[in-house]
Amino acid sequence: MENKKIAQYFTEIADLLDIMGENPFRIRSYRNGARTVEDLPENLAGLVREGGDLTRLPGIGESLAEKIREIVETGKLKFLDELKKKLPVGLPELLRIEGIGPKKAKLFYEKAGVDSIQSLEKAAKDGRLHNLFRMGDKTEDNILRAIKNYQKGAGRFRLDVGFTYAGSITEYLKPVKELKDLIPAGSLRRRRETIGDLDILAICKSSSILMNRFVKYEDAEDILAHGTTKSSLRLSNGLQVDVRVMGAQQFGSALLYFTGSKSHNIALRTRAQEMGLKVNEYGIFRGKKRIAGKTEEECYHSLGLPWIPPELRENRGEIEAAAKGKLPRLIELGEIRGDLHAHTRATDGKNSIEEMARAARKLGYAYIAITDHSKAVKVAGGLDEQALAKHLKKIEKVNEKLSGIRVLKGVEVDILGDGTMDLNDDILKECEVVIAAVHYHFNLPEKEMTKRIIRGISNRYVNILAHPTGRLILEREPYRVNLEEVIKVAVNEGVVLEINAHPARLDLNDIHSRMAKEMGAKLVINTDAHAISQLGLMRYGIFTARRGWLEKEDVINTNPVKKLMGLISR
DNA sequence: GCCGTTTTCGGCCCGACTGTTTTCAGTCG
Repeated sequence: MENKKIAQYFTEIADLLDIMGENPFRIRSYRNGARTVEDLPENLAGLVREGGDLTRLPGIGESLAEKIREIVETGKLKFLDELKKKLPVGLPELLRIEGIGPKKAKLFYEKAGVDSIQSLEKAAKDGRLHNLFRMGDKTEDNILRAIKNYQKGAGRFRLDVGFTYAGSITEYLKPVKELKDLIPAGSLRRRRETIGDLDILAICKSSSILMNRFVKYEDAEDILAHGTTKSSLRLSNGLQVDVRVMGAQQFGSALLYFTGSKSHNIALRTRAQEMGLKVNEYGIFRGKKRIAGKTEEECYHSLGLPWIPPELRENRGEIEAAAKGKLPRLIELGEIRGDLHAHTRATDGKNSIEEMARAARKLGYAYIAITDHSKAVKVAGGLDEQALAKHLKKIEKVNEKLSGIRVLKGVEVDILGDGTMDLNDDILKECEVVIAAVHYHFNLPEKEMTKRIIRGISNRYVNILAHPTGRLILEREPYRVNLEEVIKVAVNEGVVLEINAHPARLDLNDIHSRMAKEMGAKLVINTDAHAISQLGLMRYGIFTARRGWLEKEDVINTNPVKKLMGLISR
């Protein structure tokens, strides 16, 4: 039983209780529980089997713990089944429609017989909604539009895509003379791997001028809200963009508010309450008196906390750590000394060894490992033993020719279906950096996949396990593997785990990176560059590492080459 | 339903915008 599934059960319960008009705090407990479960790096099923104390997880009390046990042990949940009997199965989905919450869903169900999105659409078209309580023609229009948008399924966008859109919109708004500052906040500022929408904070004297320009943005398909300080658009690709205008005096509290996450903010506000304070986007208040708000630092200090980096603001223990003075000193891009995963024209890369090396030197790196594919990766023209031997010679030559950069001889060798290596040990031992990776046979059962990878990294010449879960963000699910087991072996064998920096991979992800660190693993951040331009993707790997609470010491390619070689040797 | 360095009971974050109707409930982030 996957954690995700358990989280879904809790969300479903919350939705149903919501529509039934239950106690909102009880509903929130289920939503909080769902989030805790989904964020959890280790498998709950395992925890249940080991008899672990589930109530130690934040937001999980006796009741939810018991339900988790029931789901793990029986695959079902009686409580949820009972709830489902009371309402039509299609009803909770209505909550996914923009502008429809539990109250309207219930109203439509009771007064217009709506029990699914299809029947909602029909009711709106037939004009059966506008005679209901506080509903007019406009409501019906909005619902029909929102259904269309939902069916288009905009969903989430990759972080790099988010940066591109944020850039275009800030460029577009810049000509407004009164504009002082424009900062993309929200999940983009927290560097989440995907963003659901774009939140932009504007510091501007005349809010209406800015708002009026914003809603005329050419790619806007829909104006969702147009107020004096806050407006929202939906772009043609479905991405929602919110702009909030504030004054310079509120900059800190506004940025805090608009960066989120929502649950981080709720936790901060709860803490404030306990201190007799109130937090909103305009500042921090004791009674009517405003005691902070100009900078984020000031806001955190007023709550007895040091400034917390945006990447940590997920309510995953950062507030408690901050209160104890135990925040990590997060790794920074400038601390990276080299890249240990790069391809060349020898296989599917676009540049030569020398071009890659020069580009790495230009970035200020001390080293780069050239790690082309092995023969199993046919589409990339992977190298066999002989071809690799020749390739290694070429790498040596470039290394001799260039000064100021060490070019390391490497390979990205495939872990075959049975866990053996795609190349023999004789050639692997000639390499200074051996990266092992899975590129085929993703569909193995979890046990087999785990065994396969463990067998792969148990080869004494393997130094790094690349993109350990194989996922492609928004495209391909991770393969089924027990990462805890793999990490345990990696720690024992001295194999380094990769954070692949490509914005489509970010693999390990933030949560697993943190788990790996806590289990004592060493990590490396690599770009997997297939062209010199891609060496610059390193920053995405840094974002993920920071979200995983990693420090310089956790990441081996922050070291000079000599120490690095010592760290990867087995 | 969860939680507690005041609390095992009594709280539970906070404000903007919309559509509708004259004062606000619902939704959203």
